[in-house]
Amino acid sequence: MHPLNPVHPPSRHRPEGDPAGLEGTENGHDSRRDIGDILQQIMTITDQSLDEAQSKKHALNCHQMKPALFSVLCEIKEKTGLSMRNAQEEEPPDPQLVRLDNMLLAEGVAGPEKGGGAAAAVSAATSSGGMSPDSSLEHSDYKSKLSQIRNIYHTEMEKYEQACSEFTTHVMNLLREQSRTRPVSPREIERMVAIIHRKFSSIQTQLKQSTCEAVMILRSRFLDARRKRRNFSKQATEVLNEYFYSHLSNPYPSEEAKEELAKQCSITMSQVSNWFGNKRIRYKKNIGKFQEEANLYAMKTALGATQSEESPHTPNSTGSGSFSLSGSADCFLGVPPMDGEQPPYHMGAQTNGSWQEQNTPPSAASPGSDHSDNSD
DNA sequence: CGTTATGATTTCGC
DNA sequence: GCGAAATCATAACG
Repeated sequence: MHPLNPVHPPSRHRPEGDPAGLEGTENGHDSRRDIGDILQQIMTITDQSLDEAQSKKHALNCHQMKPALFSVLCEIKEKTGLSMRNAQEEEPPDPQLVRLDNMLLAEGVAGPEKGGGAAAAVSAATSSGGMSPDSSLEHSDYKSKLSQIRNIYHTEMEKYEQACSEFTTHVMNLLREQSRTRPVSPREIERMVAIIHRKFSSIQTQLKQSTCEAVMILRSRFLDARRKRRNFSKQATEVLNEYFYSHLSNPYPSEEAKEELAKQCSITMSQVSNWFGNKRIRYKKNIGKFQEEANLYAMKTALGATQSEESPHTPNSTGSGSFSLSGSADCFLGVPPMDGEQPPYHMGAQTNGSWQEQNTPPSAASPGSDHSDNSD
């Protein structure tokens, strides 16, 4: 059974009645010779026939010195291996990767699903208010593309994750298996696993990289408002103009007013601010050019706000009453010179408010002041 | 295709 | 940070 277990069956080697004292020294010699034996057997194992080697191997495996030898061999291997490759033992958290992660998270690609909520919100906004069809369309388009990217990203990520764990367990089993026949320390297995993980995570980094790129491209295609400027919807401009001309004396909407306007026009508050900034400056720059629409909106608000206009002739249609309006508008359009402001409708005292500092419209279209006529 | 209209951005003063 | 003014860049128009 144990052909090479000389330590165990001492009964054969030693006389039964040997005194204990002798046995101690004898034992030391014995062990040394045993180890020599074992090594000899290990060295010659390759020369033997397969069957013989197999049985020897098994015997060696069961030998009581085996764990010690194993650990020594592991140690030696560790030492020689250490010099070879312990260069990148600890990797710092790659800043590049962190950046990618953050961006994906911020873009909603990596984070939890939120497509449903956003979609619901959008549809609600569309149905409730008159969201401009362009922007909503564009937005949903962007959203669907983004969720497409996210899906791909997630499935790929999952695939990698699964492959990685599969491969890891496979390698671990293999190494554990082999650790019975060759010096593979648990630490080495650990390191192997770490290497595998590193490889896989580098693949994942690539995935993240390309996902980021895709999102960036999508973003620049859809959300770069400056490059692809869209005009506001007719209705939105209507609302904004109504507010502007009905507050001509002080066209500076408060925060709340901006919010309300933004909601009504389905645009952002900063867009409202932009619009008013542009409007103010452009109106002031050339009042004449805006006279027509000023009249238009003034009339509109007048009609909309209250019917109790004391003038009996204009309250209903644009028919009869509009003659003066259209006539004057024509005048303004056709003949730019027409002295600064000529409000045919001096409705709300807005005409010459304080905000434009009554400075003369810089010569652009206001001239003609030399004409002394035009009194009424 | 040139011009105008218009939304956004930049610059600057407060 | 807000607004005026200048400027940019594109959409809309003839």
